[in-house]
Amino acid sequence: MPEPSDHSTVAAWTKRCYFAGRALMDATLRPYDLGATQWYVLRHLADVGPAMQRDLGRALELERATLSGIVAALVRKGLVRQAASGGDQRQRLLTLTASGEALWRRLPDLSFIQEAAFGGIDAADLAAAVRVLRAATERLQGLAGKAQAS
Amino acid sequence: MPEPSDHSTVAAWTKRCYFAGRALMDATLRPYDLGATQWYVLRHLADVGPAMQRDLGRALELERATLSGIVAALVRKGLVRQAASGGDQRQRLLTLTASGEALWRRLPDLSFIQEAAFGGIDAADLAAAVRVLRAATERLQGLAGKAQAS
DNA sequence: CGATATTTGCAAGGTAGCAAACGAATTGTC
DNA sequence: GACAATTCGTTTGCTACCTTGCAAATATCG
Repeated sequence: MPEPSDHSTVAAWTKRCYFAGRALMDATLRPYDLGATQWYVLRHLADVGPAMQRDLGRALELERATLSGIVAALVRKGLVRQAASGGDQRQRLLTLTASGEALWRRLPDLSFIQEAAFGGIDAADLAAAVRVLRAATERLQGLAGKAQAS
Repeated sequence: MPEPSDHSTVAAWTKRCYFAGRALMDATLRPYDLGATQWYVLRHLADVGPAMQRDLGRALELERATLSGIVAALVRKGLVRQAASGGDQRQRLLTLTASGEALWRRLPDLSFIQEAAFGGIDAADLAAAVRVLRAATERLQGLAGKAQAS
């Protein structure tokens, strides 16, 4: 009798791993009063310069409503400026303020987290993990879409 | 020059996969006005019977504060009864109400989600994925613990 | 016995995610 | 030009997760 591969194990570890990384990121950023997603926004603005909120949402795969809250928090802290700009009066251009740039320069490099998590792990295993996770994600998203289309 | 295995890819797919599964679970449970974690609580109570809130928190790996909110929601909906019980007057015994049991019997089997996500995937790949995710989780948790202990 | 942990649960406050609904602006179509 | 559909950002309300701080009950140690 073929033992069914324990799918619940993969699922459980996926969740645990996500939250472990998230927790470490949160803990590292706490002294700077920043959340993980806020950090991603700052990094994007620091790396590629001012961006339309719409494009940033696409780049970071955030829902409009979610990003709206994140941006509001960053504006409240004075780290980001949000201005109507460009031909389309609906769109908002996001720019780092001087204070935002200063904070960004003070922030520690967070790449140590990924290195700590996956550094030195067998490359073939890593590739297999990516294959599994991507396949699962695509199937799940397909199912979710189909459920709606019914 | 050894191309650095793209750790950000593993991390990104871990997050995407977690949320894709979560979204499908949420969508399936929405008609019943239940969240994913609430479902886990109901399942545990349905499977193993009444449980102390403390033990349930350990079993489902939930923070006390988080579980407190979940239980409050389930009590508000009349699905779960929370009573002081046993020798220790701090502990709360959680029991399914009749209405909770009735709802549980009506709920669809959610295992199709794991089957949809991971079914038919190469067993070796699955095993590798579990290895990677578990190793990463343990390393991250170790780091988080050490940071505190400094 | 009494003072001091420790454990258990709750409440408040913050981050982050989603869905639904809305206003304003833009674009498409007739 | 007028009407319809779409896009962009916001708001509201929900789930869920965390931390901090509290209070009550219990356990432990001197």
